[in-house]
Amino acid sequence: MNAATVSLRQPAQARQAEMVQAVLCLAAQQEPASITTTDIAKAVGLSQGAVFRHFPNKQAIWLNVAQWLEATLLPLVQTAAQSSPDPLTSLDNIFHAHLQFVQENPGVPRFIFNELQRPADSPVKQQVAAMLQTYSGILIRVLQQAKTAGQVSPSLDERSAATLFIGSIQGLVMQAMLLGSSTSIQPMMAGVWALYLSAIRQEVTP
Amino acid sequence: MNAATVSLRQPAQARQAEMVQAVLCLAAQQEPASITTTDIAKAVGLSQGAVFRHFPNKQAIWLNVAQWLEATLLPLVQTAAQSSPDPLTSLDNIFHAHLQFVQENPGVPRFIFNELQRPADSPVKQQVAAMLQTYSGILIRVLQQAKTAGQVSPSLDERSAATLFIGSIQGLVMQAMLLGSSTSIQPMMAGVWALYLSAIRQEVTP
DNA sequence: TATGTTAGTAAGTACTCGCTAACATAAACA
DNA sequence: TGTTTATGTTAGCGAGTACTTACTAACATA
Repeated sequence: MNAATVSLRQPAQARQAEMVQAVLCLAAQQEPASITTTDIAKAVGLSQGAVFRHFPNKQAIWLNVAQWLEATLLPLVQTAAQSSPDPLTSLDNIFHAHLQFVQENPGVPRFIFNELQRPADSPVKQQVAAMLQTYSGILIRVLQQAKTAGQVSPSLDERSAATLFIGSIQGLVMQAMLLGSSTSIQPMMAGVWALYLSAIRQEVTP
Repeated sequence: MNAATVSLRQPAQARQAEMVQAVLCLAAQQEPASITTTDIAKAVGLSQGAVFRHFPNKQAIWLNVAQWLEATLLPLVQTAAQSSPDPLTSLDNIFHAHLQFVQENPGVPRFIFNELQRPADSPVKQQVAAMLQTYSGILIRVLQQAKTAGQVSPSLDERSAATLFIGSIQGLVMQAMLLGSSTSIQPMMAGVWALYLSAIRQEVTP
């Protein structure tokens, strides 16, 4: 982030974290696929060669970003999932926590979108996919709790409900990417969430 | 597509169309940002230099893909939107027409995702964004018709409903990208659509 | 049959990419 | 304090990129 302010010659771990943040910062402004090691070096105020003192190759940087993402987003979701005895309130908290996280880290959704279209055997994609699977699992568990509590339709398909949950967030994020970073997704949020709630509350079997 | 089968020396227009299809075909297999002019040339069975006989530069190819997309997807949606006197049935038809189109052209969502993260001033992104705006407009009109017909909640916010509609499709597409091209999104479709229907039918104002 | 146009090739341009090796120096430590 | 080690710079590589140029074969038509 703040290249010149921090002194030269920092410990490796600090530099690594700095570069991971730099990637996310750059991803908020340009397409992640076009971020070069030179870009990253400039962002942290080093020469391009210095990048490879801290990472064996470029892929390792991206893998580190994915790991940071998992270590940051999942605890956020986990905490929100257990934030209330009322499962629907917990779900609400997950929704808003996720959207707040995305707004504070605009590079994240672009990073994820980018990784998901990689060939299947890419380790970075596998890391991201695994995280999203865990996320989905958390959602399904909360939805099951809501069902046993009688808060949602007894015929609710939790997997579909989890897909729609993630889709509703994606729809909002896409809207934001369409209109540019200038516009906030704040006004849309309430409307979409209200719709999702009534979807799972009174589901009609097909 | 089929490089060797078609004879050499085709008219310019046919070649352009061939290359547009080649891009979409390649986008189904690799990330669109990594598609090179050499890749395209190989796919249509020409030399790399020949690509620039038909397009002034690479960006023009991508713009052509975006235009093909608009000229193909929007009529599909328009037709579905007017397919029934019953607005909700029309909406259903849009949903399934879109998903069928995506399944038949797996490169399309990846192309769109890729373009949306470009800097705002890119003409290709503007083209794609404009198409999605038109799409959203069509959805909102059908939702308004459903409201006057008394088929959905009178307090429904059409813009949020349109966002959730697109989000629900995106959620399904993302699921497919996660699990790889092997898995179909067919089984999930019905569940998600049922959820969306009950969302707009009985909306509860926040 | 001669001539201009169109659609192709092959080789080359200038440039950027990820990555490396040789050298420098600040910080940590015996 | 002198040595070592970790963190940096500089210069350069090989491979690939979009795009250009000089040239050629096929086709249409006067």
